[in-house]
Amino acid sequence: MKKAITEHESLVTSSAGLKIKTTTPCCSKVGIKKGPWTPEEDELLANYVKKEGEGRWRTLPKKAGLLRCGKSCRLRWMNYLRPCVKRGRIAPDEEDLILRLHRLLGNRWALIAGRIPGRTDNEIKNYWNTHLSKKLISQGIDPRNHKPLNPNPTSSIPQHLNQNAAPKSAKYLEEIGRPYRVTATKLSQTFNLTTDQQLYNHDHHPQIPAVNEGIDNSLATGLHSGQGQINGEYCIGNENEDHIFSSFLDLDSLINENEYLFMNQQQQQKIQQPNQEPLPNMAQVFSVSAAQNFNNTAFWEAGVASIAAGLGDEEVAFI
DNA sequence: AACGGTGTCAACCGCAGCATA
DNA sequence: ATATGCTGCGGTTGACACCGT
Repeated sequence: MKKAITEHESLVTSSAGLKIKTTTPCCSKVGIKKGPWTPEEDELLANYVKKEGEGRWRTLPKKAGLLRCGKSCRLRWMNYLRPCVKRGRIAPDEEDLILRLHRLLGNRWALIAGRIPGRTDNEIKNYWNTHLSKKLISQGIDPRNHKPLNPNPTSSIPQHLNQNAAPKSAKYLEEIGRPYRVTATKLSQTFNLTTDQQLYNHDHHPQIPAVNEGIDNSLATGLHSGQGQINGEYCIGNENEDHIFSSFLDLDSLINENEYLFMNQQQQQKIQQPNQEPLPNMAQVFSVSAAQNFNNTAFWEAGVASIAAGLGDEEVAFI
């Protein structure tokens, strides 16, 4: 499909007579101000948004009496002027949460920020780039994938089946002898939480019934150290590889939406099959699992992975 | 005091997804 | 089905602060 010419693009004719699409920055128009915001501008913007609400950013500057582009106004409001924006240093528990979420979600700063009250995606991204990535590197960990920077060269896994190869399925992982903790494809599809042996595998709304069925007690016990507390850790699979990872914060503080986490309406509709009951939302899933004293940390991880899958990633979070 | 290197972070840019006509 | 406009996201930039020499 031919890409449309956007608001910031224009067609110019080259010396050879060819039409060339050029990009014009939104703030390059004459009379549009760039650079740091003044207190006066902040006041104008804040007053306008408080009165009229967020949105309609394109027309906002003119109405608010600002010589800024809409994008700039939105950014200023979202990252600085919003009342809920938290100021000050990132606390150690916030840092810990950023690390854990990044391990699952990668550079999805907006998603990560959505789980850390008062922090913006820009702030988290900056903090990651200036602090955390360097910290991980100094610890010998690759900040992109949270794996050791110098993997053990004596690994028994053949080169063509190494960890960098994209895992194709649980079966694939079993084949190469690489234990795994969580698998999650689309929410509408099979939802697995497994290791060397399969804990459960259902094709229809598998999450809740699975809690009651066929879970290996010893394994569940092994998993069950976090209980939703910070700093709990568990390990699945072979001991030779990096299989220890921390559990997550208390779910009640993290999961309180009534929608599928992180999904907009359209994405939720996409995953629903016709003539099928609505999928249980993650909060319900987690509540049930927590109530039944099962390892809710694992569910949280699976949930995040599953959501990432719902957002378009395939085979995410084989950790 | 002057200078250069480094760190921090607000802001900008380009792009993609979504809604709507 | 396609075009268009708006919004939000992630990568990058650049101004400023800080520090060591």
